[in-house]
Amino acid sequence: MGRRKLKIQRLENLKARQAKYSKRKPGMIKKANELAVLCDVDLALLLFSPSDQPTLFVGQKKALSDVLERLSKMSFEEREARYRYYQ
Amino acid sequence: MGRRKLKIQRLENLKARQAKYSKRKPGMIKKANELAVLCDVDLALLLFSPSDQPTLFVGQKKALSDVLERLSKMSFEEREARYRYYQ
DNA sequence: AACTATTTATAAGA
DNA sequence: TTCTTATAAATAGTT
Repeated sequence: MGRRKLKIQRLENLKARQAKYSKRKPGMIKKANELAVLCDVDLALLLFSPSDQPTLFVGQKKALSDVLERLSKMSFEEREARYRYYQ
Repeated sequence: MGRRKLKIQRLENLKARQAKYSKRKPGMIKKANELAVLCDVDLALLLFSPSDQPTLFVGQKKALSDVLERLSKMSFEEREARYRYYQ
């Protein structure tokens, strides 16, 4: 969307990456919140900015610790077995 | 977006929640991938479906274990101190 | 941070 | 779940 179609590939300029991140991050978090609310699901979104500033968004249903512990308490083998991976 | 404006509130009907989840999940993952590629950032998206089926998407830059361990190895106090929370 | 032309996501329906 | 199409929403390029 936007004035032109954008190719989805790494922006080579650091400032361009930072600008793009600043534009898209709020949209991403908004989408995550909408999905969590509409579908009443657990969800966690962890982002590291181009300058490595972390942002964590967690859906409303559970406390932060519930979702994260669900993840962190699984062994690597359990995650391999239970999750579907994209990319 | 869509034929009408949708209120962002919990869909009371389970099948409606499942259908909505099925429609929005691919869009969510696509957005996450685009952000990861364009901005060359680490990112993890963990979703639990209305029937609790987990899905994990992790950006390209790091191995899965890198991102997850960065998260899971932090103590609660460290996370409190380092992250900004939304909602 | 704000402006819009345009692309993209998706609501409703089949 | 998958397809279609009208429409709402996100955002690219620019200032």
